[in-house]
Amino acid sequence: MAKSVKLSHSDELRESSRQQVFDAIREAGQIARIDIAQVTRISPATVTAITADLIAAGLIEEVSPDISRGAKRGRPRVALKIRGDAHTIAGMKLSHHAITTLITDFEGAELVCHEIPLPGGQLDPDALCEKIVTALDESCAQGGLERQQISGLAIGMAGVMDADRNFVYWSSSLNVRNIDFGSYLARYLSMPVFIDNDANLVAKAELLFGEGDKRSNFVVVTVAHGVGRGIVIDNQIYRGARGCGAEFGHTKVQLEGALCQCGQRGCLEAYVGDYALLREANVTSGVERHKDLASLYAAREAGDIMAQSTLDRAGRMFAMGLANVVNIFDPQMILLAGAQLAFGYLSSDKVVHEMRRSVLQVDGPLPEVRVHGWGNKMWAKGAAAHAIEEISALRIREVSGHAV
Amino acid sequence: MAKSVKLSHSDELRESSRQQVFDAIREAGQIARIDIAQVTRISPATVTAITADLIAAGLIEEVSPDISRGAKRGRPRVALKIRGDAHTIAGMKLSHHAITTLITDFEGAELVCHEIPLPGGQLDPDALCEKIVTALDESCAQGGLERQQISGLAIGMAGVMDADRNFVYWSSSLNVRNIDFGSYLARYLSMPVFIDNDANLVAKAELLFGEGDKRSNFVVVTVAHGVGRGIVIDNQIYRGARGCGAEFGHTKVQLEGALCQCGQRGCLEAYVGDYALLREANVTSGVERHKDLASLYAAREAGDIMAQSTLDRAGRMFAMGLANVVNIFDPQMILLAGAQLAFGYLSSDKVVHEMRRSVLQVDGPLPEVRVHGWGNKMWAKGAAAHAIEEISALRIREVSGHAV
DNA sequence: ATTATTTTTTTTGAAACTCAAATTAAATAA
DNA sequence: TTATTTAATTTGAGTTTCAAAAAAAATAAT
Repeated sequence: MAKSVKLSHSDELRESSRQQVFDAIREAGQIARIDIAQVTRISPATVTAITADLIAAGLIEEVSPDISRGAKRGRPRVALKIRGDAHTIAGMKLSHHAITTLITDFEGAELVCHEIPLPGGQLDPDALCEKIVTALDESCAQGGLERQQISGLAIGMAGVMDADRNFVYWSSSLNVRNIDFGSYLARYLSMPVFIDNDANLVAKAELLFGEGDKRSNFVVVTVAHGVGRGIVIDNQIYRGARGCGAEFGHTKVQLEGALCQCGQRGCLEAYVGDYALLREANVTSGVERHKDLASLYAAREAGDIMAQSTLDRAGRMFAMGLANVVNIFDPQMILLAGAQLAFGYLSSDKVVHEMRRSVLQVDGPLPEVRVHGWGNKMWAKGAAAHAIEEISALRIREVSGHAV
Repeated sequence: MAKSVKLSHSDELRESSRQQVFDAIREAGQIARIDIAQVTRISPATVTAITADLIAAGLIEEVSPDISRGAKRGRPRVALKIRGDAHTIAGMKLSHHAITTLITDFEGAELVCHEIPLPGGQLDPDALCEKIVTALDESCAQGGLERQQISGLAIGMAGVMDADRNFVYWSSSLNVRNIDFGSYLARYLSMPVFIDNDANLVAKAELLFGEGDKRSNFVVVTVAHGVGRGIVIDNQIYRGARGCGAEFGHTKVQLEGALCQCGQRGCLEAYVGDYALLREANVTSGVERHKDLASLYAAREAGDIMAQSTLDRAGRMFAMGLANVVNIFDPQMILLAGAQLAFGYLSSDKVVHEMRRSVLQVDGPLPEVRVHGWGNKMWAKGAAAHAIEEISALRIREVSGHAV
């Protein structure tokens, strides 16, 4: 159980310097104290003090020599890195037919990857908890671990939920709404558990493990059974007024348009969701020609006009939805994530081009579009990233002042 | 000229306690130290120290007795308030045909309100600067003030600009794009000048002077010649990746829809902007039946089917645009601002109802919709609010430690 | 080898901030 | 008058942070 920590006034308000230093180390992978000082604009003296605390707490460690980039003369810089052994973390992605579990060390390095099937559809909370426990225990067994060794577990699922309270308003994995799923799970597991929307977890993964230029304002759009969205503002996940109440899949792209599962008309999801595509393809044909997207996609490739038309319209609608996000938000990047993207009809150059065409050209760069056709494993890694961040924050807060 | 202030590491990162205390006082209007401590969760001891500094700096003052709400016994609380005399502030709203100037004291109380005409259309930067100087000088004269007494001037205009750099990407008031208008103005005026998008200024006004329940996450939608938007997240204005690059008026509400001034199709503005409405009404009639919105609106009231249809469609499109904002953002409130709203076709119950109907119902409250049919004066007040906030921040940073 | 130079890291001492606890101030109730 | 209550201030200590000085650990020069 997490030690109760008294927060002083200022600790609540901002990221502590300790957290900043820790984040700088994680972002860099390996970094010398002098560079931490430069990056964070904290004085070298303070960096020395803070890193000493973090080392004493076992959260980071020195790597004896240094990476090349020091100077030719002078005292060699000693790089620091996150201590992978510090904690063992589990991340889970609940999808329609499976629970994918990834156990990682504190650096995010994969230790175990494991998957169990789910019956599909929405489950009873108790049944889902049991499945989660099974998934965790089997994963631990596979890695030769005890459940007690796991410092924290993060679970990502589709739906609308308040991550701060582990409260699920609605999820495609649960057959009840408005459930305090965190308390539910607490009856099955004693470790800290964190629940979040899967799109937000993709955003977390990008923030923690993302390669290349880091963006501080970006939008994640997930395409799976539905269409979801995560928003990162100033390197933080924006959760809206009610925690995570926004439903990007139900933004309207057509007045009085196609009927959506949600009962409204003209929702983006009613044009690009897999069920919507199959519905149109099959209803129009009169017979059930396509059982899945792969079949529909193959038909398009084979020159089937009807399939082409269906997928093209989906692409145009998707471009319009993305353009609206850009016109409202002005993000630096849009990250498209989801296995469906592998089919390419939503992430083609044509769609991206059409999106850009629909964004009012202000003199400045248009947002970059990145595509991650991530499988379940990478989604689980996003969950692990979330747990790592939460556990880090907990432990760093526990690191007291100069006394050990 | 603003004194150069060296910022320490921590000052940059978060709102200082001094700023918090100051904000608490401004928000409350009048508030005793003990209540400041309660509201800000800063200890009474610290509040005493900080308020002593602020009083010494002349930014706040005691109001001798207190407002009623103290206890019946015990030492009476001494309320504090912003010292109105501390600074004199000017706010300006540049609109199509006029510059409206409002001079206020440091509390935001109006001292002078003044308006000069503009030739209309987009002006040369130098010509606009001269008009601004004229507006300021005439306003000062009207209030018996010297220009030197004005501590800061904020200017609001329609368009896309980066407030941090006083850089204007594009504005309907300027005939050139991508201009460092701040430097331009500096050649004419020596006081600190702040430039921002008008929608953001409405947001600032709501943050500083807004009545009733304060919201920390809300969206301002302005309807004037175009449709603009300001976003407030966590009590701060969100400025997007490039400062303020988003164009809400050009979000798409119809695939391949009506032609917009911007050259694209299906933009919200192409359905609800005044020029768009008049265009449709007149083109459809074949003759120029309506010279302005008032005429069109009157026709609708008189039962003109064509006018009804035009305005109804505008309302439906507007509702769709708002619903998209809600589905993407999940704000607590939407604030509609603009003189056009007085005509009511965009802020009717019907539109609000239709917007709510288009928002996916998650179990939770839907955002409140507030309407401000503000005239130019109130927009100028928003600008003044911006200047007050900026000047406050500057002065508060100058307040040194316990030494005077 | 020895000394000088360079660069990183640590130590030191002081300033700033914040708070809990004690104290003082200023009122009403007894 | 004295007790009680509440607000504001003072005091003293604990943290955090940094600039400047010192120490550490390397290479370059002699």
